[in-house]
Amino acid sequence: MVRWEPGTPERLQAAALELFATRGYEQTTAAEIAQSVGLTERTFFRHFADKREVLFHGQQLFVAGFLEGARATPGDAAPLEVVRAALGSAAGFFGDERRPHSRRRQTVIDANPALQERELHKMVGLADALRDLLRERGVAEPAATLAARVGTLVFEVSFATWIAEGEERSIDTIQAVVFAELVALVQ
Amino acid sequence: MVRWEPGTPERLQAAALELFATRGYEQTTAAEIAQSVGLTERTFFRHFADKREVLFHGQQLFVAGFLEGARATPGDAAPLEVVRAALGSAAGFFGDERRPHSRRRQTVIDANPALQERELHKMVGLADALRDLLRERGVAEPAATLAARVGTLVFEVSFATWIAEGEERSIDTIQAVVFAELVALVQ
DNA sequence: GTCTATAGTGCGATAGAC
DNA sequence: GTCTATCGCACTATAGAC
Repeated sequence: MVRWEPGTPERLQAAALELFATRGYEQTTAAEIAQSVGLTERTFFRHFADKREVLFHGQQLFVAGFLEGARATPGDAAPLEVVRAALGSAAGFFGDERRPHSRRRQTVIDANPALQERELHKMVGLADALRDLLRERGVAEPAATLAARVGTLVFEVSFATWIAEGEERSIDTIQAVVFAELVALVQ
Repeated sequence: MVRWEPGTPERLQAAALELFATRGYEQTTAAEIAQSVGLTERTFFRHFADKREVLFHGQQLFVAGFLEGARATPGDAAPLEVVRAALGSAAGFFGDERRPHSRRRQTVIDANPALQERELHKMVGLADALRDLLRERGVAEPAATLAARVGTLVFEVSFATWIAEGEERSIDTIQAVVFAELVALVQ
């Protein structure tokens, strides 16, 4: 018999999503989340800097994929090609088996402004990382920031479409459409 | 003799900016801000939904200008022309006399993640309003969302440039440059 | 205006893993 | 013995309810 179950953050996250979805984010206390997996409030805050963070644990894989895709392009690729590669790589993270979970999670986030703020901040953090990568490759400002933010914009819009009710296309397919729309728009 | 001074939110905002700038955001309590203008903590929270909001009071003028500029375009204007008009109109709000204050305020925001989150959320709220306006004019998705978000993106990048140390160009001029960079990027 | 719940922090104690 | 996850307790500030 082990004293501590492994994967504490993951268990807390699953419990939090379940409680937020049923009771609502504000109606759920950190202590309740912790109790539901046999831990104390203090332990919850040892794993997460604040209550919102519990829903964003595990996003490193997506972020890493996004940036890895960008890095995999030739050093002299045009900024928008780097962005396209990042998007393609990120799409690998959102396979169709993940769609139900993404929908459930997003429903919770969409119902609470505090969670939306955190999500936006994470997305801009990702854009900042991509911007830095572009800068290192010699892309000047404001092009580096613009390209990076356009990348996360296309992702955000595509992701929202992907989890929309009744949508069945892959996120890959949707991203291509959204990207094309953006190019058509800016003429 | 008046019972209370007028412009309570404005006085609270000025006091808050001063305290945040000197002591730091987290090291300043809502009670201290209120006290510094002779009010109680309870009064502070009567005027602002939360502590962060004190720094965003007064942005309605900017938002209204942004949307008014968009609305002033012909009903059949291309989405990007509507966006351009919104930007031009918003620029009227940021005259050069406002630059020192904007710099001071942004320094405070940049020093605190919680304030950055709120700022991003406000900007997306503005993009959502512009998106709705475009939709009413018959612009389909995802074009409406993309155009609106591109508008706030150009504004954000331009504003950051405008308040950069040593920068002296008007925000109008900077916006034109940033917009041109974006168009050049997306080819 | 007062009262209260919750978020979040700091620090020390505990106890299993190594 | 060290390391690390957890717990327990005291405490402050935010924010909402009454």
